[in-house]
Amino acid sequence: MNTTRDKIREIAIESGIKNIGYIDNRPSFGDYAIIIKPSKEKIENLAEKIKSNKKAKQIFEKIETAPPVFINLYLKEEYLQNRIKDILKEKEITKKQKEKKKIQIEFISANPTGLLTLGNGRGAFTGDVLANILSRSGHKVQREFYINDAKNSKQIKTLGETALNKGTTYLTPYLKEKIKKTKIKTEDPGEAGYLLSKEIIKDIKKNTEKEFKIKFDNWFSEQDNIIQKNKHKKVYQKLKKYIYKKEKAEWLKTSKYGAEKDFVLVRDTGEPTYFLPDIAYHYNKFKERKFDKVIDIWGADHHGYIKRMKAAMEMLGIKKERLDIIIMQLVRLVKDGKEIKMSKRKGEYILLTDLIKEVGIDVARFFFLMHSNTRHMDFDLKLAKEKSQKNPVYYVQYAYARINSILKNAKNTKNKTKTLSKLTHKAELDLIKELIKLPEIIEDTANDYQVQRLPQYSQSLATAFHKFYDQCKVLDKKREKQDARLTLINATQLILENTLEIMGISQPKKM
RNA sequence: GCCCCCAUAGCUCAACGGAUAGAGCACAGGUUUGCGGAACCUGAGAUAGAGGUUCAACUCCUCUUGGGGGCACCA
Repeated sequence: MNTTRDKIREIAIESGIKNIGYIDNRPSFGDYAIIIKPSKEKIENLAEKIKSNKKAKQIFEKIETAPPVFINLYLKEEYLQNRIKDILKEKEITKKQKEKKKIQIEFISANPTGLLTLGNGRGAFTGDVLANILSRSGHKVQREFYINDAKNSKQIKTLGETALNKGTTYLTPYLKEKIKKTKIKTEDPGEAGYLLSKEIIKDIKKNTEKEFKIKFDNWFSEQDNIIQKNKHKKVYQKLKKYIYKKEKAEWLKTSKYGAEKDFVLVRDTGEPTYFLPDIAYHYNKFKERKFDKVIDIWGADHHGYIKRMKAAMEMLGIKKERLDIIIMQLVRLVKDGKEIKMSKRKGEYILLTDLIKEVGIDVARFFFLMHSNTRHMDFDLKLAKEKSQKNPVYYVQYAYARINSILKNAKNTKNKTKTLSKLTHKAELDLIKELIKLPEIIEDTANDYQVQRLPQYSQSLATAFHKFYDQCKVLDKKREKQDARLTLINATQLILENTLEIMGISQPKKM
């Protein structure tokens, strides 16, 4: 769907304005504003240029200037009314970008040593929604879960030792049960851990799809796809000219490509560190699976790892800009105002599935999405439960249910776009102004990955509808007005549905 | 010690260097014999501190204070 912002940019360019800064879709004055980069030319002159543009005359009611940089634009009623038609032509609202890319987004990728915890929730829902946004931007998107199940890794060995009763480091009630049910015939901890992790992954997969409503396209096993196939050894060869020996270990000269220091690739025991297979994994994404862009979502505890990985990519001839790493700040668990250190070892953590049992998937999703990823989150389950009763997600869903209820009462709900000129009430026009923003929201979010924009938008959309509902009766005696309003709420329902779908939140017809 | 993130209303969160810093909850008051009151309206209330850059700073820079994370031959 074309955006109003695109049209304004087009008009501005046609009018010969060269210093367009950006186009604001939520300005303090007017409906849209062009922000001009400061130049010698007077802003009034620029506004005059726009005013004399033919297309501008069709779209803008009023054009005002606010020096030094603002040109404020007011949309015509007729333009807004006609935009309803554009909306109703679509089923799925998209905002296709010019360049279509093959993108992989890898998220959660939790260790296969236990079920997903509260902390995994942030990255999980952000990743899922981001994938939705990117596919609606016209890209080919793959969701991937990376399974760190290498037999020679410490965590898998430890898991194996636990299973073989040689240690109890990871023993949780869930694990106890799992070990009982899994038949392990080997005495090798690595092998045992690997087998057990396969079983655990099955549970994670089930939870992820059924409870968290996230469907991965690919579950990628490190052991099966990297280690087994010696991909790490192959990538080692490719990196050879950047590797040197020091104190019996082998180091990668990452400091040459922007990292703060060099890192060990192969231990003095001859065993590779985690770093090597991880480089091989990323090499595989770009060079073997041919993704144009790869997005990784990591927890804040991995932030020191970013420069290292990007440095390694540069060494392999992969431009670091092709790898975007989103850092989710950690979630802290709080109880009675005090922090509880989440530790799988001590069993002090909350499972994501427990949270969802308490508050429901819609609230959980909305809650995690609302927060910007750069901020720390304190999580209090008790408070979350209380809050869930008053969660804004219900406010948004209520708008959807309300529309549904009106449509049920109406005798004929077919769209009659010829009557749209009857929509002149302020509340009606304000609602349309919100409706036309969804493709802009999609576009912005595809560019900066700030998914909290969506819950934000869904609320203002619902507010615009509730206000309209309060001020304008849809089922009216005046035939044409009723038809116009029914058409409007059909469009509103469509936009609400799309917004909720992108967030992965259900659209109840009744509440 | 070095590096990264954060500090906005009583609470939980927004704000692409842009205009009068927005919501929700909580609080005070109001709206209903109209399609679902899980709604609508009104009010009170905030940028941690000090400098600087800019026509313009919550946003960028420096310092201070306070929180979180990292700095492994763990993953």
